[in-house]
Amino acid sequence: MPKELAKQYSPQATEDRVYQNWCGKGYFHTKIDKSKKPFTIVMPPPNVTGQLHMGHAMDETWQDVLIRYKRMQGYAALWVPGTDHASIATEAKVVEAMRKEGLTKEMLGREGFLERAWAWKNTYGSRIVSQLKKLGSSCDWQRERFTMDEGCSAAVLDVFVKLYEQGLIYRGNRMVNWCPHCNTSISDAEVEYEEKTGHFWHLLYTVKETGEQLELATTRPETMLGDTAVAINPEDPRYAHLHGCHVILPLLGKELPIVCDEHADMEKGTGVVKITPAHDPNDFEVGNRHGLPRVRVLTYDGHMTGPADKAAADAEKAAGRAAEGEPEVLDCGKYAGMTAAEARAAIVEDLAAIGALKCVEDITHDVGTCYRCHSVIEPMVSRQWFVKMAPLAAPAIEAVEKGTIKFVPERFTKTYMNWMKGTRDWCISRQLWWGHQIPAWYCDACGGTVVAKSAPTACPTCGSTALTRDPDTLDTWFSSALWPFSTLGWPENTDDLAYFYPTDVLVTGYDIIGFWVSRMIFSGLAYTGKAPFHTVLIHGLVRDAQGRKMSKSLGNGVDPLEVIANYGADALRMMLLIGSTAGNDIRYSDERLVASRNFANKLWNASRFVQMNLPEDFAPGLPDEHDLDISDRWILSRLAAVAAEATANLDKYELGLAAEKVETFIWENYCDWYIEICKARLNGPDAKQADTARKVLVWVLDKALKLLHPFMPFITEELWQALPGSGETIMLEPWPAALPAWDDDCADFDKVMEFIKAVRAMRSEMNVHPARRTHLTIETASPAAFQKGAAALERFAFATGIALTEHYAGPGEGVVTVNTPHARGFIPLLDLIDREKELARLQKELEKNEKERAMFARQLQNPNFVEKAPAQLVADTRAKLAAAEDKRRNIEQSLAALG
RNA sequence: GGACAGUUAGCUCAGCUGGUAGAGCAUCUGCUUGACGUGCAGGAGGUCACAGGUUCGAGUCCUGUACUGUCCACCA
Repeated sequence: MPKELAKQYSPQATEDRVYQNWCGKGYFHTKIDKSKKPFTIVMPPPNVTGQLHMGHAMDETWQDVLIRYKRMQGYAALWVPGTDHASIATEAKVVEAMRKEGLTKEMLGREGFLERAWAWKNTYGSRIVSQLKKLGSSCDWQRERFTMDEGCSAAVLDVFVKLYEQGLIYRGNRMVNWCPHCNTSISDAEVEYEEKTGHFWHLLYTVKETGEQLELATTRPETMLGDTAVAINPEDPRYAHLHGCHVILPLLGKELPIVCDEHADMEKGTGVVKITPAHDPNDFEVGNRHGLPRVRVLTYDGHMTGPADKAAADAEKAAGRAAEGEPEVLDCGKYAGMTAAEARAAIVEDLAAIGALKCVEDITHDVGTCYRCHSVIEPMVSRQWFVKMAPLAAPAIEAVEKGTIKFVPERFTKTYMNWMKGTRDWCISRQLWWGHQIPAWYCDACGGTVVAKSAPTACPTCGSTALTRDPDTLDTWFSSALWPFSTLGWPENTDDLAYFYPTDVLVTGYDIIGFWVSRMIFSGLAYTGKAPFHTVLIHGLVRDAQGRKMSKSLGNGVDPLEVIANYGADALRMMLLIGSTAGNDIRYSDERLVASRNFANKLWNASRFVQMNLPEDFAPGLPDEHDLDISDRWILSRLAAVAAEATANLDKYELGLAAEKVETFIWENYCDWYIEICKARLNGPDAKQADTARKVLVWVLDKALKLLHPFMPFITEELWQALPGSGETIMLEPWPAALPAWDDDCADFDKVMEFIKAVRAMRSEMNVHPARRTHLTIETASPAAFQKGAAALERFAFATGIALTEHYAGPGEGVVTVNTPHARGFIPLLDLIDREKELARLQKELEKNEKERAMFARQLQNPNFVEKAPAQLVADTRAKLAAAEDKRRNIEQSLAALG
């Protein structure tokens, strides 16, 4: 903090400097310390080529609050940062950049392409990291990891080989979601459904045995070339006579069986379904149940198959390299080489020409699209690697059922369970180059498969040395699933792993519970034998000011870096925290940002005020108890209370509530009351009083800054270091706990404050200028409290002098009365005010009082309440009723005095 | 189709185990009070979506309805 203090706080002049100092001093680096308990968070790794967005800001802020809080509580708090290689996303960007230079992957070859991809990663990987630092994240950058670094890659290899050996990873021909644009398979979780308009083409297939025409509908007529059956429901009376019959497939003239299968829904359409096992997930299942052949009619880049495709597939099969269940490939004849869309038009036209098209119906339906490029997904039978989920899911379900892992808020347990229980085998191979290449080699001679951590020298089956490595890479989430332990050194048995693992809290958004959280849980249990964390803390999405999801396509994203540049990271963090609850979305709000910035400024100026009032030789410390006046005891007690509350909130992951309470304490209690009270004492004649006030001012500010530090790290550090007696960094200071409190004095001062507010309200309503001060007589049953608060009363109730009495018997003439539950005030300023207005004011107070009084009376008149409610509550209510009745008498007297 | 949320002041949202409704912003009225006008003091503004139920007592618990949103599944 500079010597000459500006009137306004400048985050721009502070934040980067403070952050660099933290990094330089190594405060973020967490060492193994057996005398401390570990507290570990692994950062959900942002995409290495991504740009910081509000979602990251939210994620990082919550994690940083927890880490800073725990660090101050004395834990060895470790926050492991890192980035994700994001296979599809990164590869797509690199390919796009190459395309602009007229280059393709094939032109560069695998090696050349990967070189470019790594260069890309090195450029943009540092960008996201430097952006994360702007938020104030106190991660241990010395432990920064990347999903494709040496250690993480070793972990991936280890898991793949182990799972393969255990039979939990297999290669097979199964239905996958194929993106013809990205040219790769994607997992079920990566398919997004979008509503699109389309058509139902109603086709007519002739029954061979009876000659009748069966009507069926399809949304993808081009796949009819791959039909290998027609299904009806076994219970359907309309088609009972067709059991065991056949249809003739139009255009190809092929004979197909009519099979009975539950999949055919009698309620839908005509109840007849064409079965295309190679190009529809349901039909694939039907095909399996009835042993139907699979006929592939689409190439992997979305064209109709032709003679070359058929020849290639046949050659594979002849060489013995085709896996079990490999589909036949059809030579689509005149349609070969057409895109799916072209083939659709041609086939529909041809069907119409031969009278096999009954009609076309317009429909809207949800179509699966690629989450990356939004191309329509072609379901396709394809040879891929899969993880067998059932054996892995069982313990992962149990861990959450038994409470080993808890979700906050709890309702997301259900989301997790639905996902875990419903999940099918996980397709993990991707036809991409950027990622972990699958450690499988195929023998060119005998077709055998070798899975190993390093390239085998010869085929163990036939001894051939001609081996070809599987060109595919693994799903990005395969390595992310290992993140909580691969980042700590697993599969090596490192000291870090032993000390910091399992981690504690995983903080993330609800949108990736299925993608990521569930996979980390089953992976952690399966490979390390331990749940990777005990708590999953879910935060919501940051929406735009209109409540819409921020997205690139809408262009409504707010750039956190711009916000930080304008308002500071502390303000952004507070905006994201206050008013947010676990699991609930939050709206971006300029107003709340301004409010947070204003709070930072308020705090800055409060500190500035304290600084200005400290002598050179100031000795900090809490004064002797008997030197404390009532306002000191009050602020100290309030501090103790807010510290305890904020701690309780943080322990329950109620970050927003904790932040809000600390802010309110600083602003309303410390600034608006305590500092104002101290002004008179600091400038008064009593040196001892002034010194006490200074000591308490500093002591409370010190604690308040610490309580605020996890939420607003930058400004608290800056201000704390300027306090006399402070140490190197607030980051490593102990979290305020077990603070002294004086409950009775605190309650007494609350009565005084209540009275002051009533006087101010009266004067404000009567438009009495502050400069107009008067004598004040107070009638109260607790004169001691008001005696102790006399100084505050004089200053804030604008009194020139105070008289305390238990029974006021003074003149009613010209006196305005103020009534509170614990006192009446008599103020001689009737000459200054409007008598009619004062009458109206009192009348209004009387009405308000009457409402209160009636409510308490109603409760107490209810015998059930008196009988069944807790005795303490009944007693409290009686007291309140009595107070309300007293107050009514007082107001009535005041009215009477006015005449 | 299944599941889960939300519905509280003009706006955006808090409100933990049930006990006289809160904040920020906006609005209105005062205030050049020697930290801060990014401020201070004060006011106005709410039958807590609707209908039942449990309870002495419901914004808070239960059931149902409506609307909004999200996720999952499916749509031949």
